[in-house]
Amino acid sequence: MSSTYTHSKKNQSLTKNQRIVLDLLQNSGEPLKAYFILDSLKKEGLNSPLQVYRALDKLVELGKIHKIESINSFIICNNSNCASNTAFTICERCGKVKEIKNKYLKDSVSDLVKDNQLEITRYNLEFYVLCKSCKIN
Amino acid sequence: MSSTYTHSKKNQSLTKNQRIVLDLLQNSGEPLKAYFILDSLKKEGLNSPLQVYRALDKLVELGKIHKIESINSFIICNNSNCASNTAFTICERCGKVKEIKNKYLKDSVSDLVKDNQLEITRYNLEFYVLCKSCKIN
DNA sequence: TTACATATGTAATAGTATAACATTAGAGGT
DNA sequence: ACCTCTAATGTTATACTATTACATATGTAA
Ligand SMILES: [Zn+2]
Ligand SMILES: [Zn+2]
Ligand SMILES: [Zn+2]
Ligand SMILES: [Zn+2]
Repeated sequence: MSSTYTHSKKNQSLTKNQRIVLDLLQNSGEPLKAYFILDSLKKEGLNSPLQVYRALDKLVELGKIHKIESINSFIICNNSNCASNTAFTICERCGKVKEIKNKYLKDSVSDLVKDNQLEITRYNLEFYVLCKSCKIN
Repeated sequence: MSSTYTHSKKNQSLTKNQRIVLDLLQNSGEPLKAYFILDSLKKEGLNSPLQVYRALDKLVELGKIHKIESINSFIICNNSNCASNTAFTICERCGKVKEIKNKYLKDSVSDLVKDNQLEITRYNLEFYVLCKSCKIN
């Protein structure tokens, strides 16, 4: 086995392509771009962009990964309860992305939405920051 | 003058390309894509994508327009005080976009950010909704 | 005027995503 | 097992979005 990633035993209901894309994102933990994923998974049998995009679309739909719109990248979901809602911090200097786990923030957003009588189906929140290491330098 | 848009008298400090792009967005009021803008402004002398992207970049930087990341589109800013912060509702069915003007919402977001000790430089909020006309049908 | 920064013009290319169509694999019912 | 239907795959081509590179022009301030 020359695989560079470890096949997890979960995610059994996924198809082959969906699983290898998800595994890559899971093992990476940071946002990856579609064509990077394609290059990385050539050896696993993914040959065309469409194979990657179809897997990504499905995984987004299942809530297992998120798309970070402003950087055209995909990242594993860090939470269990996002549904299709997303909230990230993005460092403006180094590009580092973190999913916001803070339950209070998410609750606050929900309250906020209720208070403003917005009937939303989902949301995408991108907070641009200077991350700790970038703030020092 | 066969121009399809009216030249506003404001925005005098902008350059020619920046002004005609801004005028188009102003008169449209809805999100436009870069290559649509290019096609629309061929008669005004814009010949290449780069001319459009450069004008758009500058206008975003000046806070006069916003980019809506999830649809690769640009829209005139509806407020006076956005700085580089953005908040939109996007209809999931018809794609209609509205900038959120509600000051309370923006204040709430600021509070929210403070409460969570996020030191942000700016934010981009995308709320997906079903707009009124889509809800009826 | 000179110097410098900013904006333009133009061509080429890089990066992101989908259309179209033929084929295959799985799930459920008979 | 067989049929049927849906979802997923494989493949090629193409559409859409954005930037690099470099030459030229324009505006502003010393
Ligand atoms: Zn998540
Ligand atoms: Zn950073
Ligand atoms: Zn605005
Ligand atoms: Zn609608």
